[in-house]
Amino acid sequence: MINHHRSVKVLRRGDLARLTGCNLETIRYYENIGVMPEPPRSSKNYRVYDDRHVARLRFIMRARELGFTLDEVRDLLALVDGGAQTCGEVQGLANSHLASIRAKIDDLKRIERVLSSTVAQCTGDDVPECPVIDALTEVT
Amino acid sequence: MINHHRSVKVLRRGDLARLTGCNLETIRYYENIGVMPEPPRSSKNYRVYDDRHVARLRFIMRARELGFTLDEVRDLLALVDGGAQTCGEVQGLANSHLASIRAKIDDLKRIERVLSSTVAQCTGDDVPECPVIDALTEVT
DNA sequence: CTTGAGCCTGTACCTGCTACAGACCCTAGA
DNA sequence: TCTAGGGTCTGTAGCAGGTACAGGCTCAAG
Repeated sequence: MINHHRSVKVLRRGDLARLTGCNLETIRYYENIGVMPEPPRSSKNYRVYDDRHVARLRFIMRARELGFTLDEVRDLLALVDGGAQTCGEVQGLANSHLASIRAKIDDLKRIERVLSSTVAQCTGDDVPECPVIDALTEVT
Repeated sequence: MINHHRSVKVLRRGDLARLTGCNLETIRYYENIGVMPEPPRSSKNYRVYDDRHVARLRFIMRARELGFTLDEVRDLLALVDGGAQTCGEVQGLANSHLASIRAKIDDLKRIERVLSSTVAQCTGDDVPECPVIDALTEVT
């Protein structure tokens, strides 16, 4: 591993936000809930970040983009931090997450079917009769 | 003795909850945020509901099941309450809701594609190398 | 020396509920 | 009649997953 001996620029919270595209306040939030580590502080109590913080935040953000909850992100990070994470363990988490994504898709598709077939019956006219309202008002 | 044999039974909050399947506290919440009207009160300050409240709550619950946000529900109710709602107006709300459902489905499908194709590369073995972790760690 | 930007903390707000505490009220059984 | 148990009332706090202030420090440029 290469240790860069050129002068390392100190990253502050705003720098980290800019480098990752993460919201400034969200970084503090992630620290509070324990997915980002507490960084060292400068003499004036400013948070001081380095490359590893950038990498970790990117990891978190990618996992969030893939729909992992912050709890799941914590699990993934715990595995990675444990150093001895196995492909099997990670695969397990990813698969169960995948299952819940598929369940959500199915839910939304069902909703989409019902709603679109109802809307399809609308005349769209200036009349008070409306199949959508009927469906919502329906006595079943 | 006076009201005892009347056919119109007075509904209290718990009755409304049972009749609709709505959570007891949610009813009060809906009142607070203004999607359920403030009902009259009994002499002992108990909320008193009738059939129209049952119908309204069912309307709200059906709209929620179809994924309408409470803001959208408020809009639908305003149209219905306005008395002069037209099929065109309702159709407009439903269509824009439909568009956001479809957008969510597309999002989730994209996520599902990425994640499932990544997981498919996992060996699932007891080894530390894992395509999922690689994807999350990847320097782009 | 001032001005503006950045950072610090704590806290409130958002959606859509759910749950609890502590006070009343009501009814049935002993 | 008393009492135990339900029900109801209010306000408030909590969940996820952030976002956005206010009020106070600190720092660099002009």
